[in-house]
Amino acid sequence: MEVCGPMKTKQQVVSEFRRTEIVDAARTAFARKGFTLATIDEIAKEAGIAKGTVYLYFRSKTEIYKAVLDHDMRGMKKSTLDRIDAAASLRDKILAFILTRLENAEDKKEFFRIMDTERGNLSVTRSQFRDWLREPVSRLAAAIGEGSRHGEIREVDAERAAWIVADIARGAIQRRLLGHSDATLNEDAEFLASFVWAALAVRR
Amino acid sequence: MEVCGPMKTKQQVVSEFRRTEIVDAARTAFARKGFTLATIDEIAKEAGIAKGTVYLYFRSKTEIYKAVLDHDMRGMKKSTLDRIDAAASLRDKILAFILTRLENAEDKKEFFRIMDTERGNLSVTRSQFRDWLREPVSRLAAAIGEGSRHGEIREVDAERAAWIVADIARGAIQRRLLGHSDATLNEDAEFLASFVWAALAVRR
Amino acid sequence: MEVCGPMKTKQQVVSEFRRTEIVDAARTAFARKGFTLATIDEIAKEAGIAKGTVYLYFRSKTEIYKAVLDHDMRGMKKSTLDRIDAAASLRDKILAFILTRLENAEDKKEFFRIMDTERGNLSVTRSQFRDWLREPVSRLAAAIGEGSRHGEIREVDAERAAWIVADIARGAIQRRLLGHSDATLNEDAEFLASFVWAALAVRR
Amino acid sequence: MEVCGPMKTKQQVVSEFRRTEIVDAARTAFARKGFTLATIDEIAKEAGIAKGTVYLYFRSKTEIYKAVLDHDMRGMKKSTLDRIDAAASLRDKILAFILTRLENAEDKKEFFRIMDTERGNLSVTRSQFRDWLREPVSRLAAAIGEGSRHGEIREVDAERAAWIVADIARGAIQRRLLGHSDATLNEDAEFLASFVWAALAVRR
DNA sequence: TATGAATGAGTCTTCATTCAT
DNA sequence: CATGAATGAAGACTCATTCAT
Repeated sequence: MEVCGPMKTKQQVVSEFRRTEIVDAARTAFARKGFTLATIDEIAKEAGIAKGTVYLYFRSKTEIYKAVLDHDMRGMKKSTLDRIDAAASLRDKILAFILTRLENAEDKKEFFRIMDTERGNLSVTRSQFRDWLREPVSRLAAAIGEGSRHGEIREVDAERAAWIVADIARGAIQRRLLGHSDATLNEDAEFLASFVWAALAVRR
Repeated sequence: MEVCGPMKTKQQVVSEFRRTEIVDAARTAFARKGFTLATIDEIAKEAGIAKGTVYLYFRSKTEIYKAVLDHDMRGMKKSTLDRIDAAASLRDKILAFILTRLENAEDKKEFFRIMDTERGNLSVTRSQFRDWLREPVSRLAAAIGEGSRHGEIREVDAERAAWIVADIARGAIQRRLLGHSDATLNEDAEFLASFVWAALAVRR
Repeated sequence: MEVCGPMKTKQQVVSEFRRTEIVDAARTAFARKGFTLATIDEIAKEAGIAKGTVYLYFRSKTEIYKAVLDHDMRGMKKSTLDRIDAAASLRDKILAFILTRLENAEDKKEFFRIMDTERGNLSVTRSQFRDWLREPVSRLAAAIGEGSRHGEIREVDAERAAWIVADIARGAIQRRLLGHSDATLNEDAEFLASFVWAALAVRR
Repeated sequence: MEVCGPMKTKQQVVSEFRRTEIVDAARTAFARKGFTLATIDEIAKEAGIAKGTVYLYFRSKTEIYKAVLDHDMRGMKKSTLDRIDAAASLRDKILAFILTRLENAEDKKEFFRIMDTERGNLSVTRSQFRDWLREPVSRLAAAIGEGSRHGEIREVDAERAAWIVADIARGAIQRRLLGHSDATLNEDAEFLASFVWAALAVRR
């Protein structure tokens, strides 16, 4: 039995499906060559459809690019927030943030390579880019502020501290992508979390 | 008074000058649109010369790109190393590293925008990119290792810690470039240095 | 009635057709200005298509050039060989060779102008050029050798004699193309054949 | 005191000298790459002067090209005519014509390569090209006509026969340039002369 | 006169986008 | 809906020619 609500027609489902296929193909292509050098033909071929078909689902190459970023960023944002919320203690929340990012990077090397490669070119996306991080960072900042107020950690500019966590995670991801780290993902994450935790510890 | 020695001919001076002009123009153009989207014509116009003239000084667009990066990275590497060496204490060395990077970013917003924008596209440069940071980071790591051994700070993986400093500085630079920081450069640097120092402090 | 078998799809037919159109246009353009001076735009316009379309069928200007030569040379080689083989007597074979070449030149003035104009530039084609003549000349040489052995003509270096026939034909073609000959094609051919025949006649 | 007569000033001598140098350099360059692909810079370098200097002596690249052809063709015309005139008998005149051409080709491979490579491109030169041959051929034709009238050889269209000699010589030159002939220059020439002579012999 | 730096018109080639089938 | 042939705008690079020194 079909319940009411925002039901998708078969059309919509298929359409959605095609869009996803194209986005996936595009992610691969963009990761391989960057936005400018990747061609629509390449994306189409990767998606197993014809060049013209791409334009039935996206207005332009730029739209596809935005869709890729939007999709992946949205997913990452959600999982990061969920993991932070699920963690009980502040230290765990920090670890959760870092771990989630490292895991995401492992899963979606391609996406991270895009982010790492071609942040420019599309001014529109500039702000989007910060946005997807902003919310998780804010959530983390809130937790840090809380801990600070409760005397669990020392007094600290929570916002800034949270961004530092994000920056540290990013650096680790990059080095991992470049093969500059032999440590396991968990080791790396744990090291970073300890480092941050040491910095936040109450001084005596 | 003119001393003798390896004097440059007027030719060489002029040639050097032109190259610099072109590199400067290119830096601007690349920062504006990224490598692929910036055109030679644009660079030439920015430099106040004709398109063909550019090719008297550089073999290709890629060569120009490399020249920009090479020049700026070389300069930044040198100043960073110098400042680290000039600093007496470990804490000052850390501060020096961060401060130098933030100052450089302020001076050469354009260059940083390039670095931030288009790390990809040119495989050749990939390694170069890491290299310019590697040496300053290694120098910092050496100092941290020293401090660690002398009991000035706690025991810590010096290499990793040094990279964290670099990552933190980078994040701050980026936020400053995007106008997300109201603090002065010194405040930002001092904050970061304190944070790191707190993380390194001997635990009691 | 359509028999089955390796039938060409409509796609293939159209594609084949376009290629032919482009080759024809290119022949005209190359004949007019030579390889280097003829532009792709010119060829495209001559073919009544857009510049980009040309590149759907040929990878480069050079490929087009090769296609023109290959096509025309192949055709000429075939017709020359056929006519030589069809001729019964040695004298007729010689006449056939000359006549075929003169007729071909009449039909494909443009192609001959290319051959006459731009034998250089494309090293690849150098050998091709000689090759298309080599086989007909060899066939002729064989016939001459045969005649020589049978005492039909005097003893003579058959290979060299055959090349002489080719050279003579070429000269005549050139003079005809330049408008330096008022004689009919058949008169010219007959004159040359007689000349050669006289040279080969058994001396008494 | 200046004696009368066409005396050259030092200026003129030097100027003449420079022109010759440039023409020599150009011949080399053109032979190497053909008219279009050879560059003024290349010619200048070959001549040991600066690019701009070339334009003090020639209005354009095309002018240089014409000068090369004009100079060499003039020289070849003269030597050919002289040798024909110096020969006593008709047979020797024919041999002289052929021999002179083969020798010239040996001496000035470069020039022949140009003639062979890029006869097109410059419509102006088309006629020039024929002209340099026309006069020697006419001289030869005259001799042949004479011989014909005196019964030394059979009746024949002298003009046409003379062109055949020219064509045969050209073919031989080409094969020699391409390395397709192992015979000595004299052997080749003698063979061709015999062939022609056989064709012209009085039939009995 | 000689130089060679500067110019910019001109060419091949690519590829996002459109559209007839 | 799907296709892929066709389009043409755009850009890197070359080189004949000019001109200030």
